[in-house]
Amino acid sequence: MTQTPTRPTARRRPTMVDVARHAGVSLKTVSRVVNDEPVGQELVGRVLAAIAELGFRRNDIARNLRSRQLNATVGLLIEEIANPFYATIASVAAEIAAAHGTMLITASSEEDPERERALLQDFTQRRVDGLLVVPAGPDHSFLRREVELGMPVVFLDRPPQGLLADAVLLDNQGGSRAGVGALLDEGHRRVGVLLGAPTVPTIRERLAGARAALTAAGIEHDESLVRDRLIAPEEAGRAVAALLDLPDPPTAFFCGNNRLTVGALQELHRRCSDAALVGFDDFELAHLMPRPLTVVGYDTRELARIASERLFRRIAGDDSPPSTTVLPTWLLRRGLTPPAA
Amino acid sequence: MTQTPTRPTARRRPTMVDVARHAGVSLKTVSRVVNDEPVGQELVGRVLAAIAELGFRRNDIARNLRSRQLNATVGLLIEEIANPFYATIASVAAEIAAAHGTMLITASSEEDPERERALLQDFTQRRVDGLLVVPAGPDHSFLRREVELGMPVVFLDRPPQGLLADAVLLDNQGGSRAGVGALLDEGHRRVGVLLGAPTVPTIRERLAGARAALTAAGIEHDESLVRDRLIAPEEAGRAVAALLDLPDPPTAFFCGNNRLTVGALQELHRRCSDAALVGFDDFELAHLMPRPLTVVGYDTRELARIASERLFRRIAGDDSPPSTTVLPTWLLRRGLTPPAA
DNA sequence: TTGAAAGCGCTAACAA
DNA sequence: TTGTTAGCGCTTTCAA
Repeated sequence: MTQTPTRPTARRRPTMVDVARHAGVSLKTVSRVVNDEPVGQELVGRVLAAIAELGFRRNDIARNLRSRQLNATVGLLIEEIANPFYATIASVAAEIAAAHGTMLITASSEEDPERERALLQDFTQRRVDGLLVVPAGPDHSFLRREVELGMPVVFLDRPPQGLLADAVLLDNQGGSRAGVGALLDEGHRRVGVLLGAPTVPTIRERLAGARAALTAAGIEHDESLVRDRLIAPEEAGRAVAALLDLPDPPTAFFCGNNRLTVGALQELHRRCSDAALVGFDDFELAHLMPRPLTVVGYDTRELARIASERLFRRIAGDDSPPSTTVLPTWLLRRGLTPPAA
Repeated sequence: MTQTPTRPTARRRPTMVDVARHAGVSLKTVSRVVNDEPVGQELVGRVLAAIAELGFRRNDIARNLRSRQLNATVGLLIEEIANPFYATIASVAAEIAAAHGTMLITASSEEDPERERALLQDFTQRRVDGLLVVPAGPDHSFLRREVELGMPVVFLDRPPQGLLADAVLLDNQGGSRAGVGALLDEGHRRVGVLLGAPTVPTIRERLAGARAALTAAGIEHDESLVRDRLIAPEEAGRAVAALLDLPDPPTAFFCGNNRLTVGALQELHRRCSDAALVGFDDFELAHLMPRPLTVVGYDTRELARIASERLFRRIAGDDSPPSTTVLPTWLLRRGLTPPAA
C-alpha cells in the first residue's frame, strides 16, 4: 500500500453515526440492525429507512479491524494471469474461496523474484487470511516469520525453497519421461529438448525425466540438443529453427511447457517440417492443430482444488505438519509420427 | 464479508505498541520509522531491530482506516476468469493498477445478475477505490447511489443499463456486419447465425450487424437460421448439427463469440463439413486451425487499457461528464471458402 | 431490548 | 527530533 493522495471529489460517506442521528437511535442500534441482531420492530424500520436514504454501506475495513475476525480475503500469487494454466488456477481458487465466503486477490509476479517478494509482503500487510503461491524466486525463507506468526501458506506447482510449508505438485519427472519415451518408442533417436529457466525445480525435474527416458533407451545424451532458458513462444520457434539447421538435426522435439509447444509448432508448420512433437501441458485446441498433438496432461483444476481446500483447512485451524502432495501426469496420445525414412 | 470465526491458531501479531515497548521508544517513533519519516540514527536502529525481532508488519487495514487515504485497491468484475478474453482484461488491468501502486481484486459473476450485485456490494463494503465492470445483469441502477457518493465506475465491453457512467465498448455491429458481409461476398446465401443471450446489448448489436449485412445484400432474413441463448461450446456444436440437418441447410456460419466458434468448428470438423465459418473474437491459435479461420478481431488489451486508465483518472479526481468510447473492430481474413457447387 | 463507553492498530494534530 | 492525545468506523463489554 503505497502513499496515495485522498481523492478530492469523494464526499464523506455516511457512517453508522450519521445513520443513528438520522434515525434518532443510538449507534449500537444501527450496528445491531446491520448485523441482524434482535432489535424492536419499529426501530428496525427507522434505521432501515435512514440507511436507504443516506446510501449507507457498512465499512468492512473498520468492522474487521475491531472484530478481529478473519478478513475474508486470501491472496493468490501466480506468474501471469494471461496464461491459461494460471487462469484456470485462479478460476478454481476463486470458486472455492467464494464457497468459503471469501474473496481472492490475485497478483502476477511475472517470474520476477523481487516482485514476488514485494507482492507477498503487500498481501501480508493487507492481513489476508492465507496465501496460495506459485513461487517464482529461488528462496522463500523471507516468509518463515509470517508462517510462524500463523499465516497459512500453500504452494502450488512448484515447491517452496528455504521454507517448510504445504505444497501440491505435479509428477513432472514421470510426465516428461513418458513424453520422451513415446518419441523413442516411435523410433526417434535424436530428440530436441526445449525448456524454460533451469532455476525452477519443476523445469529441472522435467529435464531429468527426459534424460531418464533417453538413458533407459540406451541413447547417449547429446547436450547440444537441449535448449533452456526459453520463455516466449518465439524463442522456442527460434530454438527449433537452430536445431533443425544443425548438420545432424533432431527428428523429434519435446517441449517443457505449453507456450514453448505452441512456438515450436508454429516454426515446424512454417517450415512444413514433419519432425515429431510432444509437449508438456495440454491445451484446449491441441486436437485441432495441423497435426493432432500428443501431450503430457494433468488435471489443473484438481491441482488448484486440492491446494485451495488445504489452505481453507489451515485457515480453519488445522495445524498438522506441512505435507506435500504429488499429482499424477499422463500421456495424451493424439498421433505421433516416426522419423522420416 | 460474511461472519467467519477467528482462527484459533493465530497468535496475536505484534503491533506498533509492541515494537515501541521492545525498542524503548514511543509509538509514534515506530510509526515514523515505518513510514520513512525523519528519526534520529540511533532510534531508527533500535526500532528496526525490534521490528525484525518481532516480525512486525504494518497493518494496512488500520493504517487505511485512520489515514482516510485511498485503499490502493480496485475491483474488477468479469464473467469468468478462465475465458482468455477476460483473462487478458484482468492481466492489463492488474498491470496498470500496479503502475498506480494499487492491487486488483477480481471476481467472476458467471453471468448471474444476483451474484454480480452481491459481488459489487462486497467491493463497495471493502471500500475499493474504483470499479471496473463487465456487466452481466440487465440493470445497474443499484449502483447509482455509490456513484453519487463518489465511487468511480467504468464499464467495459457492455454498456451500463439504468445508470450513467463511463463505458469503453467495441463496435459490435460494424464487426459482425463485416463478418457476415465477407461470407455474402463469397457467394453464400444461407448463413447460420449462432449467438449468446439476447438480453446482453452486445449480442443484440452483433445480431443487428448480421441482419444489416443480409439486408444490404438483398437477402431476406430467415429467422430459422438464427440460434441464440447459446452459452457452452457444445451448445454451438449441437446448433450447427441441427442447422446442417435442415432440408435446406446453411452453407456458412457466423458465430457471435470465440467459444461458440470453437464449438461450431469442432462439429464441422467432426462431420468433415466444408461449410464456411466466420467468428466474432480472435483467438491465439486461429491461424493453426484445420482451416485458417477468418474472424472479427479487435484489441482486447487496448479495451482494458483505456478503461483502466480512465478509472485511474477518475480516482485522481477527474469529474468531467461520463463518456463512452467505442473501439473499432476489423476483419481478419485468413481464408474463406465459397459455397459448395 | 437499548445505550454508553472503551478500544481494534494505526495516523493526524499538536505540544514539548 | 520526539512524544502525547485524539480519533478513523466499527464491534465489544457492560450497564440500564
